[in-house]
Amino acid sequence: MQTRSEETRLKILTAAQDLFGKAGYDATGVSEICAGAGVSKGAFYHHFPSKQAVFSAILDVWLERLNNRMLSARLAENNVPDGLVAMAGQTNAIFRISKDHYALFFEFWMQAIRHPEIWQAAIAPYQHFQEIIAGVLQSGISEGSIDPSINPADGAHVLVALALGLLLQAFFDPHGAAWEEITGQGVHMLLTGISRRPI
Amino acid sequence: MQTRSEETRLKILTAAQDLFGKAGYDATGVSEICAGAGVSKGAFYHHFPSKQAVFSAILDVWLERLNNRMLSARLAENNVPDGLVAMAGQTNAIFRISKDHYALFFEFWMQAIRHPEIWQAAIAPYQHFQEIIAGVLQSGISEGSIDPSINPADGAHVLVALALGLLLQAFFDPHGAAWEEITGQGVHMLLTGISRRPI
Amino acid sequence: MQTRSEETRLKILTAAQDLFGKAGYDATGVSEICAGAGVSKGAFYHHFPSKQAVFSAILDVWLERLNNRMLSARLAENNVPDGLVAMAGQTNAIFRISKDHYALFFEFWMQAIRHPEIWQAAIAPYQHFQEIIAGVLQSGISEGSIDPSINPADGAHVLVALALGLLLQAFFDPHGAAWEEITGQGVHMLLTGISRRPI
Amino acid sequence: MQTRSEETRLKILTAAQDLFGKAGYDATGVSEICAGAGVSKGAFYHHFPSKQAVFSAILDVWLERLNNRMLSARLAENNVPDGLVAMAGQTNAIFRISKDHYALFFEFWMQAIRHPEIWQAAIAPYQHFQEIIAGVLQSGISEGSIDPSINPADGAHVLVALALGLLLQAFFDPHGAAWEEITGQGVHMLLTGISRRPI
DNA sequence: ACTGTCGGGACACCCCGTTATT
DNA sequence: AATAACGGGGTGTCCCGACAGT
Repeated sequence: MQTRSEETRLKILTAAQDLFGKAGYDATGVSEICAGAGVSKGAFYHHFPSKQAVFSAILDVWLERLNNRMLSARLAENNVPDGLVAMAGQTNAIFRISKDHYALFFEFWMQAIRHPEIWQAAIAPYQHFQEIIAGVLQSGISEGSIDPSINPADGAHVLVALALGLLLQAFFDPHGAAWEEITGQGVHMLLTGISRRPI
Repeated sequence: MQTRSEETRLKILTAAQDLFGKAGYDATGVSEICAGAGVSKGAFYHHFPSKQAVFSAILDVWLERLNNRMLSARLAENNVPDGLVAMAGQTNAIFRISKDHYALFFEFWMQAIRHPEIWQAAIAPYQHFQEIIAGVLQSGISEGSIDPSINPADGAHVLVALALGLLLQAFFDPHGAAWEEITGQGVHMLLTGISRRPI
Repeated sequence: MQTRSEETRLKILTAAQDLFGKAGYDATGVSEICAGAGVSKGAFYHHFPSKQAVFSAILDVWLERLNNRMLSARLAENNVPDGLVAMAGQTNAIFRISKDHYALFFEFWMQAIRHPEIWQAAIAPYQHFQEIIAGVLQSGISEGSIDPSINPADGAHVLVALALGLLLQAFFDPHGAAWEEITGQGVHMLLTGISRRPI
Repeated sequence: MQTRSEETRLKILTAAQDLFGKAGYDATGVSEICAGAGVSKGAFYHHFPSKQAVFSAILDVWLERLNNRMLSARLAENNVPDGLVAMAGQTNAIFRISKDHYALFFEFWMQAIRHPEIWQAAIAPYQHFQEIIAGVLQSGISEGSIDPSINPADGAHVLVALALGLLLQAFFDPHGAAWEEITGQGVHMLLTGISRRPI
């Protein structure tokens, strides 16, 4: 039967995800993963050639899930400003995921910085995401709801920065502010501007 | 005048900063630091009780430097919107620091997440910074240059998010965009809004 | 007719022989043998109870082949000194076998030293060989072509030592000398003596 | 004081030599060496960068000792045939060394075969030895005690082969014959020849 | 007969921190 | 103030062998 193998693989992946998130990649030992997954080291190294490979596998499902989310997000728009507000709400959903997964997200970042092959895998969906947002802005310009002097690519970077920065702060200091609300406020500010004076 | 002792301490600190940035805290061994600094392990443990203590020492000088920058930034303002634009320029300065220091910055984050005592040390200047920005916005409201419906604290969070998010992206993908310019654009967007439609 | 089973067994044996020779017994993993033979680990352990058993199996065919060679060598003699020269030529033939097989030969030695049951299996044909040579020398004494003051058993040991020593040197330093020629010279020296002075 | 360090180093070397000889290089674990030497793994890796380095260190003292023996052996000659007989007696001395050291000798061989850098270190004194013997034979030719038709280099190879082969047999089957006596006989045979018939 | 999966136990290497020594 | 030697305990990796499932 093929299912037992897949089951074990999954148990390893799950345990590793937990532990990487909780303690970090370096601080998590293979034996801990094995203990957490309830498998032997032999089984571990049958399914994965190295600890790093487990990490990459986790990353892969993450990135794919992220990609799927983006594709569905794109469809939610009819009027662009409203669409952006809705997407901000999406971002909020991420807040509610457990803290452990957050830390894993950082772990990805760190690894990507240091390991070019991880970086390559991670940069693609990121750029994809940028393009989607830029497309949304372009639609907004076309439909007349977005200021045509805005460069869509730049705008996308700024929007991503906003989301990323809020995520970071929320992660670092979860109880320091009402992050979900602020996210909404942030999008609103960006749409309408905060200045009362022509610049 | 500084004795040889202080000199050794500094060599250790410098070497550690380099290596932590290059390879990460966990991946950097004490012996590597010693080799990099040209001192023996005995000397190392004479000056610092543990590897973690070296890290904290590095963090301290970083945080202090950050604080100083904030204090000086506060003075740059006379008209608030212009002040914000100027501060955005400040952010750009950080781009130009070497990549290695960037990674160190992440290392701080990771450690702060996992070690409460580090978190305590790191959160204080961060909150301080938030308050400064909030104060700036408040001034803007008072002088009539900022929309009075804006909550200064929320606005500060959004501005910090913008800066943080751009820093992150610039770090992760340095050649992916003209980050310095985008920073300026971002502040401009936030000030004037990107929507062409009343919301 | 041989079933597929025998075929698999042979593939394993062949691959193992190669790898043991190339990298040594200890350094060769069962999985490498499996990979080299193109069979699964299950198949391996279906045919052999352990890695050691594979080694023994290889040893067995070697020893048997060795024995056969001896039997045929015995017949080549009519005049004893000429027969010895001819046997030296036989030794030369071994030179031409690939280096990998050489190393395997050493591997046998090592194992024999450490594992009594291997030693038992290896010592028998060796002693058999000694006896054959001793018999040849005895014939030589009988026919008057060999000095009757020679103890045939001792002479056999010396002749074997000569062959073994040359083999060893040839293996260790293949290009250090013209080994094939030296072998012939060696037998000649032993037959006629190298001293020009009565001793 | 420098002595403690050297003492530890020596204890490691001694223990390793024993164990390598007894069980083989691959089968001997670093922890066993440490246990045998009564030192910790930390100490071990302070003195040697790897298990292989320990092996090489042992090899080095062996080779040097071997070289010294050769130099002294060269002086023992006044009449060459007698000198060769005396050197054969020298060889006998090696028989009396413990079996463990023997096995180590093989270990050297095996490693030399597989690791070029070891081979390089081992081949030099071997060639040196060959040259010494060849020199002795040349002297014999000059003084008229050795057959001038003998090529000294070839003769040296044959003599070394004789010694090597006897050593090997003695090692492999210590009680199979009176090896010390046979060694003497062997040299005698080589000097006077075993054939009773002109060839 | 043959496969994939798994178990448990080494392995060499290296780590952080201490202690004797100067 | 600084060093070299040292202590254990851990690391990722891999290996030999077993066994359930074709």
